[in-house]
Amino acid sequence: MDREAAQVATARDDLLAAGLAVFDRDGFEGATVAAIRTRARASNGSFFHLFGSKKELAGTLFLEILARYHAAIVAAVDESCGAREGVARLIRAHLDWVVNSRREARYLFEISRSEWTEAIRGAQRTQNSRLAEAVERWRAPLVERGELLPMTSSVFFSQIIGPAQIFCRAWLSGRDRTDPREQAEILIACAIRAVVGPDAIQKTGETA
Amino acid sequence: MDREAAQVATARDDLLAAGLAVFDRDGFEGATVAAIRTRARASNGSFFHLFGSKKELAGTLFLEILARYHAAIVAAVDESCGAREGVARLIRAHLDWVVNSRREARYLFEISRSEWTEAIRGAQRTQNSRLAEAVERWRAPLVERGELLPMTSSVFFSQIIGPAQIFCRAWLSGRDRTDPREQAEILIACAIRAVVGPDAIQKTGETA
DNA sequence: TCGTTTCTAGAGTATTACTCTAGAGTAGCG
DNA sequence: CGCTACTCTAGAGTAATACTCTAGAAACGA
Repeated sequence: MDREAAQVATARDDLLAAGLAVFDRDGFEGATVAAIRTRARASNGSFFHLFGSKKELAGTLFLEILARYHAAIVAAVDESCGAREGVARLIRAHLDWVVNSRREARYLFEISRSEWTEAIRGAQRTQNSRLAEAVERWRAPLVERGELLPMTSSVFFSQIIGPAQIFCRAWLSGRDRTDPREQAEILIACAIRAVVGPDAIQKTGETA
Repeated sequence: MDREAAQVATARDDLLAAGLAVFDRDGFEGATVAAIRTRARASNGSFFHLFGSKKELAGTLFLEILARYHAAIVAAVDESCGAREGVARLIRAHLDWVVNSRREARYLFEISRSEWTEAIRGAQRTQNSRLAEAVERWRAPLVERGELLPMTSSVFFSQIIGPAQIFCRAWLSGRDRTDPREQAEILIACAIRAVVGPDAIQKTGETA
């Protein structure tokens, strides 16, 4: 049973890995299930037995990669981080993950489409709120203490991720070749001004 | 010649409009050229004469819509705008355009893909830099005067558009149903802290 | 009226996502 | 070992669809 399950898991995982590789190379519509099958050495029957369709494989892959991304972000902050430190770490975590997991990031932010994510919308929402909760455990006390300005969780995220994402998307699409991490310092500085309270700012105000 | 050109133009435009409608309804891969043709009442031959492929139509449409979007943004600021005023107008212009031109925005930000934008990468870059130039004409003097903090044009854009775009994308994809314009005030407040210099801030500092 | 060019028409083709039927491997149970 | 039930593998077959091809209509200049 274990061995069988393991075999099933690897067949599945092989297909998922192959899917990621082929999607990255050819895009979603350019990727043929034949190419994915071949790369994973799986038969047509196996493919459609394990995944009902190309979209279903894509959706599964999406959730898996989203989980890895969230894990990377969550790992960036812990209760001991101050406001400025935490903001800096979140932004660096995002930039680092995108650059170091280029294929995965490209898949999440460029290739995946809301149309075929609809089927897994629920799971996605669950994962999103789990991420939000985790970050809130770090953020809420700081808001209490006035070190972070009060705003909703989603607005906070938009301030941290939004600007960085502009550079990440440009880089992922090939529109811009410069490493988005080069913007880390300026992005952090801006984000700190945007979300960190005056109290915390006074503590270690900008020095030239 | 004029009349002929006009007819060609309408056939072309009919197909582009039909393409936008069908792409919005079915997504890029869900959209069949048969559906687009039918809607535009054009024959198969006409379609492939006017556009070499489905992707080429998509690319043309992309550039056209990008131009409209840029026009809306450029129109938001003029030389008379102060720092805070200009930042607020840019953000509102973006949010308004996305909500009022939902289909077009969905196309630009959700449906279009870098893979088939590659063919028109050059034109896209040209348009982007034209937008950047236009906004720089407003921004540069304010940076000179210290009303806006010094940063590259692209970082400035990332601060203005990035956070708003998080909400716009969530709304466009249907992930979030709340109107992104509801976030306008808080987004503007954050952006002002991020990019407006202390001089300008003192002038009309935050009041509760 | 003729020649040239541009556009329209729609039948034909190749590709590809997906279906279907058959059978191999494995576990449980006596 | 044999029987049953089940999961997974195999690959031939099918329907859909992006695109090609050949022929002709329309516009236009001479």
